[in-house]
Amino acid sequence: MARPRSDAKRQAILDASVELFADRGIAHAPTSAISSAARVAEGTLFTYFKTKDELLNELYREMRKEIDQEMADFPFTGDVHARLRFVWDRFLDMAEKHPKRLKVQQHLRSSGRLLKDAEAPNMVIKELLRASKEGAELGGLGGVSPEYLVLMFRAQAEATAEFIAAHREMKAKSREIGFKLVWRALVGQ
Amino acid sequence: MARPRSDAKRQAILDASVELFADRGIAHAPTSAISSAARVAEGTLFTYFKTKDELLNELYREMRKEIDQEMADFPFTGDVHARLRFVWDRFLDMAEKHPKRLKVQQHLRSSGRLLKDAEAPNMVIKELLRASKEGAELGGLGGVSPEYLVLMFRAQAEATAEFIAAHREMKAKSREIGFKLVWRALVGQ
Amino acid sequence: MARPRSDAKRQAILDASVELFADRGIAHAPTSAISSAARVAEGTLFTYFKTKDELLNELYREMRKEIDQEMADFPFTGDVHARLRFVWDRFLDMAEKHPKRLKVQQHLRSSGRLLKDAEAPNMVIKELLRASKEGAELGGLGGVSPEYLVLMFRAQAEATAEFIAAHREMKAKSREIGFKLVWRALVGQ
Amino acid sequence: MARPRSDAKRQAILDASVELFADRGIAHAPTSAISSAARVAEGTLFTYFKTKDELLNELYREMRKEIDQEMADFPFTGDVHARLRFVWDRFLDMAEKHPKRLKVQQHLRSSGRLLKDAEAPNMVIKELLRASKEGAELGGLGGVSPEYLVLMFRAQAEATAEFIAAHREMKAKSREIGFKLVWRALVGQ
DNA sequence: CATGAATGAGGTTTCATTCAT
DNA sequence: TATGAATGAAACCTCATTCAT
Repeated sequence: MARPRSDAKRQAILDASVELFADRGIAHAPTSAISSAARVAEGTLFTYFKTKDELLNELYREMRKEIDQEMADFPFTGDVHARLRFVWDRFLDMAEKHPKRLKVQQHLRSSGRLLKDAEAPNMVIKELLRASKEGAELGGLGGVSPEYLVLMFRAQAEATAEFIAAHREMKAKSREIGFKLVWRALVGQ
Repeated sequence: MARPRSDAKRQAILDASVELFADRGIAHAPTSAISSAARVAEGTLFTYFKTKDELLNELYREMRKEIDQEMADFPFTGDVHARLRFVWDRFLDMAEKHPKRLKVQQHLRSSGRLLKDAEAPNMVIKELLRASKEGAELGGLGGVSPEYLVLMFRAQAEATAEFIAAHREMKAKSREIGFKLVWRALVGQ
Repeated sequence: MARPRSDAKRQAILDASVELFADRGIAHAPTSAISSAARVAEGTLFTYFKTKDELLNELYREMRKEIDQEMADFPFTGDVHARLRFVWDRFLDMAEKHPKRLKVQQHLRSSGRLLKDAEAPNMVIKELLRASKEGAELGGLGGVSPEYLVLMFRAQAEATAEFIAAHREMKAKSREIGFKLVWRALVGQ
Repeated sequence: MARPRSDAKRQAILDASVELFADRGIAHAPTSAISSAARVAEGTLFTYFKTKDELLNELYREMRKEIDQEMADFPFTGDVHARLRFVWDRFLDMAEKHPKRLKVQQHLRSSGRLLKDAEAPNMVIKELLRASKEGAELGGLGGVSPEYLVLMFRAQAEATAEFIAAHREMKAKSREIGFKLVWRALVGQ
């Protein structure tokens, strides 16, 4: 019966947050700047997010949700190579489509302000664990901690995204080379 | 740049900064907290560093300088494997000896507050560029951008340090495996 | 002053106000809390009361109106003792029935936000002035300002109500003793 | 070795608080108004009082301390009448000298923001308890709760102060009459 | 009329930096 | 030079009030 809460406004706030957090860092992006970038009154931000911290967490959750959606047609039954490559490609797709999000995710993760539930491992992580393990066995790395392999995979993917962001012209080649490196590392040859 | 006299005080401030930046993040470590942790008056901090930003930059330079010193006996004439392994080992040595510095370096790098000169490539980077290139040629990756390979090397090393920090008991093994992965990635087999 | 329709809603808002003003004080009872306690939308409050200040004044008037109603069968023709005792008893009855109202009235009076008309002397005050004067003459206090005597009477009654609120078990006795003190003060003996 | 904390500044803040709290009420006296009235920067207030609540409590303690000082030469060995009269006179002296403090004390007490220790009963209260009890026995009120009598005494004194504030010309007379009422109430005759 | 989202002024507090001692 | 009080510009958040639905 009253004016309904607007998804567009909520989204505008989240988008403005990404923009500002990426450019200035979380602590140097005041809520006032966010609301003004989102073309919304200062107080309005707080009807959508009770506190700045809630905004941070919600933003992180939202980004992960989108990643999960991107991964929706994950080839659960494919072979290791196909599965890893799928994640690799989708990850780089996202990084190219939303160049600032990666940085924001890193900022958020290192901010110490995320609630545990926001960081809970999701499907992608679980699949990466499985695939890394299988891959490692192929490569004679049977006893290696899968957590470590996933860390390595993410580090590699992020490094690649970072490089691509700085060298757009080597987009396609870097994506190939990057995966080749990962695959070689894991499986050898 | 006539320095104020007590080097001990200056060092205390830098040490306190590392501690606090690692624990709370740069933006949540007020200069007042730093000075009090360094057992120095609030104003004193500003006789050693004109602004907080100057402190950040100086801290970053200082840490890089120490890394360079650690690398002093770099085996310039060794083979690729030896040279990469040397950097790998020293890097992990430092990470183990000063567990908080790595995090602080990441914070600083992503803070957007470092001056260009503080990030200028140093000897290690240059050597890594050279070694990566040679390694890549061995591995049939002749045309790949050395910058990218260095990025990958650092990502890998940081991931390994992070894993070791969380799993102290796998220290030695992770160091070996980690390097094996890098080497395989680069050279194949 | 065409009133919006639901008297029940209006009353709910007033009741919620008493509750919250007593518990938290006027300034710490936001209109949003009042409306939600009254099970009414935030905006609705403002169709019944144009501003928070109007709510305050209206609430005060309403409470005084009820006191007047309670005093409806005031024994205008009784003797001084009977008249004073009547007011005394009704006042304490009200205080017991609505323990929070007294506090709210004090809050409101000391808030500096009541309009003059809301504080205009009413029947009770007028009768108290008359009775105090008569009583004082009996007690040889002929020239004393009746306003002062009324102030004293109210102070005494409020102190008694406050004491009773904290010591329910001494209800009846305190009421008697209290009046005895007032009567003695006024008339001596 | 640095600029010492200035008692004058601290006092200016407390004085400004009394002024503003009395005139507008606690909640309507922003710390910014207090600091500006005290001719001090906004931040300075917080070097003397960590929070507004601490300021409130400190102000209350300070006022009670001064009352205690005023009561320093309390005639512990005098008779009941002398002791009650002493408190009565000192109380009205203070009220006349600092007309706004009384109101501020009431505001503070009803604010719900005082810590328990700030309200702990002090010497005056203890002596009033003793004297009230003795007086009441003289007046045949043996079993009456001394707490109640003290409440009554304070109510009476505050009513008198309030009346005097509004009618300066009746200062001396009101003081006498007021005490006569109290004494009569307590002792009869 | 009822609803509750939208607004923006204003409140308390923090903090980098300056400056009197 | 060292100290820490002084400063005032933000920062985050609240809340009375308005207004679209």
